[in-house]
Amino acid sequence: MRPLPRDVNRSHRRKGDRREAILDAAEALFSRHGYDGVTLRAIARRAGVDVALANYHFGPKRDLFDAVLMRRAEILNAWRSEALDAAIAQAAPAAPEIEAIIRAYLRPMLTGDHVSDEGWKNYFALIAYVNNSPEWGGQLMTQFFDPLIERFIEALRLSIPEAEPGDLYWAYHCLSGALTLAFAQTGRIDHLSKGVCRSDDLESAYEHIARFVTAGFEEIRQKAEARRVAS
Amino acid sequence: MRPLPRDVNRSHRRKGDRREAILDAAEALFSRHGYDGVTLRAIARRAGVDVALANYHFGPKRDLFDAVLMRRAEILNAWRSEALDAAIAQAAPAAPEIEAIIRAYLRPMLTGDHVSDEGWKNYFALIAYVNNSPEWGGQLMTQFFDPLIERFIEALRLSIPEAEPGDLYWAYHCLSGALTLAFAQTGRIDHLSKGVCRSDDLESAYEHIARFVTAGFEEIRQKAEARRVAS
DNA sequence: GTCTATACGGCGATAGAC
DNA sequence: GTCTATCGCCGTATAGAC
Repeated sequence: MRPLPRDVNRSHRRKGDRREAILDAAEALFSRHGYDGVTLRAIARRAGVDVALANYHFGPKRDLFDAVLMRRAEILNAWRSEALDAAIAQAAPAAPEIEAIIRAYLRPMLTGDHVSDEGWKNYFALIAYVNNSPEWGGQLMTQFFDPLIERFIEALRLSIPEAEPGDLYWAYHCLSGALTLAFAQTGRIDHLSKGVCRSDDLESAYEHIARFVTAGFEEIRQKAEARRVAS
Repeated sequence: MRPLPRDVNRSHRRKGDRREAILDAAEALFSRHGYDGVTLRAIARRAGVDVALANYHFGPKRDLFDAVLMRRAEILNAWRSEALDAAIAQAAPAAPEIEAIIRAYLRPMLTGDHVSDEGWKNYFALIAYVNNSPEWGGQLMTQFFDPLIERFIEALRLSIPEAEPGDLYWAYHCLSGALTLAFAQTGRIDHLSKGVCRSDDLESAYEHIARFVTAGFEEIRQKAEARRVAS
């Protein structure tokens, strides 16, 4: 029996497939164990490729990490940007409600078909890791996401014009912390609530975080309004 | 010149000093680089002791990590427990205001003499790391802190009796995420706000987080109240 | 260009001698 | 309590197959 020609053996693999497989494996492992908790060998094993292939495609480990982060960043930013545009268009010519802006920010990450996609779930968990990393949180989040965040904060500023300078940034900080903790999927809320809440119920997380955070921003608006009236 | 007797040479070291030095060094490094980002050699080097001493005192690396976490947990829990007791006593026989409970939770971590202490700063950053770790967040936070957290949630439930079952847990989740992101000290808010806000200004973080989070819990109370009236 | 096999220098945690 | 030795795995470079 003659062996099948190589191209038939591998015809189910499209070009670039193994490159993607490495990114998928790296995404899953980095999101769970952090940068230092993952070896290139573990990534290669999971991707079903040789160790050296990761190095061939991406260079050193750190560059692979960046590549993982970059891969979905533009897609996510585009989703959010569109959601913000839609909220602004819907309210025009007035400024959108605070809640509409908050939901435009949260919805692309917490609802939709992709939340059940393993790759996206891992990616969001990776963002949670990076956001809370003292080493990289400042630099990487700024690099990949801040231009968009600034758009959101500007939109909020139009709805809360009298807010004090730092208020909106600290409020965004609270939003960011709550959101990324949800993505970390630690299972803690499951224990704490004795099963009433589930870490993996992102639909539920979406509603609760959206309401909680909206209330926080509304409070800033009311305080600012009260100051304006008093003066 | 005769050498000084050994006990004079070392008299400035109390017994257990090197043990504490190892814990201090581990605390500082783990909080910044995570569990896997730190080697026992780096810890030993920073503590000025031999590599093997850490193993002698604490056993394997993982047990040292637990020891670091445990060392200050009881002190912190006691502070918070006292702050909660004081808030309850002050409001008695009524239930305390939501804001008083929130501030009792936040104040021991964000204000006071110890916030300028390097050791405590590192410890809080370590808690931030653990809280957001998918591997350990659920198990370790539950183990070290949940009994106290349950006291706070019960206190909040007395002030918000009609809250739906999951509401208070998700609200606490938001509080926890915002607080721990502040402790991670990533410097991101500094970039984002172009210097208006500073990651290391915990006094400012305390005020902003306290107000934001109080508003979130108040919103739950108002919603629950509205439901009660409607029925 | 894509991929594998292999090799290398270095550093990791920890056990056992002292 | 301290020092040393051990053994394994680390990231990466390279040579060459397809």
